[in-house]
Amino acid sequence: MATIKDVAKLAGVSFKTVSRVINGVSTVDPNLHDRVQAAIKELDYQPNLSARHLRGRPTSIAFIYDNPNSHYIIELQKGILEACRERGYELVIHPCDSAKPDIYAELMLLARRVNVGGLILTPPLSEHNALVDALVADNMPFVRIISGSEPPDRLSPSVYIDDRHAAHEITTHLIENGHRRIAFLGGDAEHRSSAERLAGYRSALKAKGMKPDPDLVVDGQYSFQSGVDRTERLLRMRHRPTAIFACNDEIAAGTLFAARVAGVEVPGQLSIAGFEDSPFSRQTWPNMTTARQSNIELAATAARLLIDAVNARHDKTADAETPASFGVQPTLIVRGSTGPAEKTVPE
Amino acid sequence: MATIKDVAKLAGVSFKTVSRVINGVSTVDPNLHDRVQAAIKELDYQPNLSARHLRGRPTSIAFIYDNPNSHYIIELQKGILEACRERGYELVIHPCDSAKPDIYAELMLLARRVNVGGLILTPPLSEHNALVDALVADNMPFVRIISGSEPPDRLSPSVYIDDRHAAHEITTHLIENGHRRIAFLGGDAEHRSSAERLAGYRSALKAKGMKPDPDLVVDGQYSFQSGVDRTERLLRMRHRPTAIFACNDEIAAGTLFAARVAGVEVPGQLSIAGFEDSPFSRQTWPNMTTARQSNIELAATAARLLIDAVNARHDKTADAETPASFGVQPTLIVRGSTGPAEKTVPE
DNA sequence: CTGGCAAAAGACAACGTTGTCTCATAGAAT
DNA sequence: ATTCTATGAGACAACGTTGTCTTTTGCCAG
Repeated sequence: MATIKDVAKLAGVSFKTVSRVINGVSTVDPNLHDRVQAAIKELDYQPNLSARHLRGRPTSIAFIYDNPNSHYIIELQKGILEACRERGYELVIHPCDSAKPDIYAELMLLARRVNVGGLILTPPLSEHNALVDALVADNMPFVRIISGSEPPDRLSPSVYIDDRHAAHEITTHLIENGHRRIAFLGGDAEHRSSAERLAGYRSALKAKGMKPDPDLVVDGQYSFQSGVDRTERLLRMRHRPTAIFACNDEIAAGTLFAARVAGVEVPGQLSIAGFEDSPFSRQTWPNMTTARQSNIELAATAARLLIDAVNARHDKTADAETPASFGVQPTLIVRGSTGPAEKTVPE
Repeated sequence: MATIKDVAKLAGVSFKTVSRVINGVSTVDPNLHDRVQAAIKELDYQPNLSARHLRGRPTSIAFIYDNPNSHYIIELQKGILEACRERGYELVIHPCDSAKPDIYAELMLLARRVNVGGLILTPPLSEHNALVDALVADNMPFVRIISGSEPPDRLSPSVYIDDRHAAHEITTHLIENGHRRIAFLGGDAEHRSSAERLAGYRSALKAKGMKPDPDLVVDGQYSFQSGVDRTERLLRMRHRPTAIFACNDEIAAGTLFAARVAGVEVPGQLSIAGFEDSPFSRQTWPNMTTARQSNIELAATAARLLIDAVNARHDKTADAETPASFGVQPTLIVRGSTGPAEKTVPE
């Protein structure tokens, strides 16, 4: 492995000058600068992160997750890694149990651990207010991936997903297909996404001059089984829904399954929409109407925000105080699981 | 963060003595040893990995994966992390594309990167012979997670999963339920697990004096869709199978789905068995008969093997030359998707 | 009582960086 | 031509460890 001194020797300068070039310090003669760059390229030199960190610079960020949705986590991980490679950071992954009482202590311990310059928090941890406040108070850099239709506050940068808007679109799609009795199957209460999607569902009904029927909004979990159970109950209603908007694809898969078991045609007698564009939505027949957000892109954005903040803080750059936030709009994907409402179903 | 010198000051010894205690060098007075241990505990001291690495010791291992099965990957990751924490190592994760022609160069680059003491390879990369040979030739420590009924060779330690035996058990379970026409749905050819499971299927038939029917063994992919497609074909046969052994749960979920679509009762008219005990197997109704291996334990074992080998190599311990391998036996889990063969079906 | 010796503990350098201080050089002002 | 200043580049220390070498200590044999 080439070191900074090898590069210096090849370029015919002192190793300190190489350091200056690498760190973008302006006081280097353009001539020397080019020679150094060439030498770096020739030797395929990469700074030793350990040495760099030893001298004070953070060299990694941590990805904190507590989520049974493996597909989601793997995608986020991929995006974060992408950003880390771009910026020359390492990634520390930290699965944990958000229900643990000492989760805050656990994160602080992790953060104080060598190298870790900041945290990327995912739901439900990212929506845990006490934790977020404590991190802010401790001056710990972090970026949250959260559900919301606008930037949450000024104190911490976030990547926020406009679940509300997408849910509005999905619901509107169902309404425009003639559905009037549309059920909503919520997810776990500690995930803000569930409340946001519900808000979108309600706003779409309202926009079309429809009144939400409280019997059609059913709380539950982000799980297959929860989808099955709730759908069974809904299908037993006297005046049953002609469409079900499930809060994510896993619930929707359960809904589809229950419909099949009950002998209800999809989408003929029942339209089903999910959310997430997870593999579930493509492993059902008919394929599921859903909303897609690019988790990979989103996570990469979050990681870039964090790394830039960490760098800025270390370099004491001016903009260290102005964390930005980014909003993401999921897009509606119409597939076979939704269709026109049966004309025969009475209003 | 406490350093080795803080510990030394508290214990009233030189910092070098603390180093000796930490690294288990024998030449320390038991009396001082205890004092140092107490000081370490009091300050909650943990050695700085960057500094340690800078001085030559590897401080991390890499987890290499290329597998669309997120659930599987997350579980392995969890187990590996567990072992890393035990042993004070960091984990570098490296998703990649095994089809890329320069995958070997990519891994060598990764390995040469700071800190990485060795690799954990998972299928299908771990079963890529040319790659394995190249790593051995390059004297790169690695542990493979592979499918096999015995340790593969002496040159590299492995954790091998006895898929063959488990497949034998599943098939036997089906035979003992009276099934005579049992189909086998294979997985991707580059995964040895598929061939191993087929071998177990065949040996079970043989043990019961049955001849395998080539029409009932169908190649394909480890995917839901592949399960659907192949099952549709099987169910259209004149003399169709009464049981289907799918090479993993995802295929099995597709099989179950296709059976439902075709109006075939499960397990009444068709028994279905999967493999893996993935969430798929619990998100179907009836729940799926399958085989379970503890991926978390298995990955932790692999990581421990690797870290011990890396440590031994660095410390030039005698047993650096004798990598061990571990075998794992998946266990049969009988659930509702399998049952007695219909008596009316002619042999 | 002293010399020799093993065992235990300390001193010091080194790993590859970056921050700070100092030095050299060139150009401008006198 | 000489001094001053700005600018670029080198010297050196430091980060927290571990490896090597040296010193100290305590013990035993002569």
